[in-house]
Amino acid sequence: MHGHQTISSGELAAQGGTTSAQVRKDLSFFGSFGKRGLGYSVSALSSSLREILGLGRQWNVVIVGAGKIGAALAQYEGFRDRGFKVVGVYDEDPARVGGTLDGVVVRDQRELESDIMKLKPHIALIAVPAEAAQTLVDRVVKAGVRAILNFAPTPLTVPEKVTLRSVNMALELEILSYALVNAGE
Amino acid sequence: MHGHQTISSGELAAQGGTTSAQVRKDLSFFGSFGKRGLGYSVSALSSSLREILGLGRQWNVVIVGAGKIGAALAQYEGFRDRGFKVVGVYDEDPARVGGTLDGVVVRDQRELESDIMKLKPHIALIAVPAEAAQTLVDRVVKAGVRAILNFAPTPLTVPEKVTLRSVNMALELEILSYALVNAGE
DNA sequence: AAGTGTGAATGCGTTCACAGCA
DNA sequence: TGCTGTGAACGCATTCACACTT
Repeated sequence: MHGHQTISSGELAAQGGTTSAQVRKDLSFFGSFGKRGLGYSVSALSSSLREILGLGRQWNVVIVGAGKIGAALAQYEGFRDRGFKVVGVYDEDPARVGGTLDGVVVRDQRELESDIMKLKPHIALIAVPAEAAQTLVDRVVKAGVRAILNFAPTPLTVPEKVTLRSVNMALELEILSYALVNAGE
Repeated sequence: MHGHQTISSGELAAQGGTTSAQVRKDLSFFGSFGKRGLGYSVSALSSSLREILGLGRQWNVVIVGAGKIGAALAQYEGFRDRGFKVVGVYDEDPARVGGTLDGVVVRDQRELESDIMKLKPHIALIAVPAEAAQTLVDRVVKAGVRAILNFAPTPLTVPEKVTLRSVNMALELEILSYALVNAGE
């Protein structure tokens, strides 16, 4: 794998934990990058995908909520490595406002709208309790954010032009517990 | 909604952000709980579902990795509320071993196997760097854990009898960035 | 010979639509 | 009449299989 100029769909599949047919189908959705009998040029494929997925650019992110989850997100290195930069963290609790999380100062949630207008972040991460989530989503959407990643364990609604994805850790655990209960069948 | 003895699939759908047909189909998978023309008895449905999903019981959980994500998980109230109890947190870094996270002492990763044999946790949460994840999964599986929730951004393999689910936050952000790049089409 | 790209077959979850029961 | 429970239709993603290219 090291030093290969070229890589086959089968090798990519093994790395990604999927099948060769899947890899070819997925790539063909974006275009035709491979050579028959040979495989894909590693460098050409890599740069094409970076381009297509928008990973070349830097994406500015604001985190709403500086509790346990918000703090973990602010300090997660995986984001920075992939071009996601945390430009703001917000909380409503005065005890948290003014503190710093990995170099970013926690700001008052009342500044949210004006900061979003100014910083124009591309993505907002919602890390507040379930009850507060919809209200805050509405606020960041109204201020201009078009992409939201929700960590609150509640379904949210957004206008059609806004992209919303949700991560629900408690639900994942419940699915596991269901699998455990029904293991012997 | 408050004080209702009974609730229709349409009302449940609105709360859950889905459709009435979806709700009826999902519930019918487990059995037949509703009354035609009336809806579902809130209390009966609630207790049946708790039973079926295994939410009545307590599930013991170990967290492998006491870094940023492991710490956030250890302190996440959402788990305790739903019957998931953190019975152990493990790390290999001596600087972290012996510290406490929300009342649970961080133990040496070398104790992992013997503790699992003793505590018999139902679920393991993997919160270590991608490179170490597969090794640790293999270790907890070998020690007897049957359900794993993975937070490391890498595909993992487990034996068939083990249930594995993965949460990949960086991937979620990349999907959002792709949506943003292709917004105007 | 090796391995892509893609129509066709398959599987699965979601939506539709309605018969039947309270 | 109201709303469930469920077969049938549908849509979409995954898998198969093979003609075609280098």
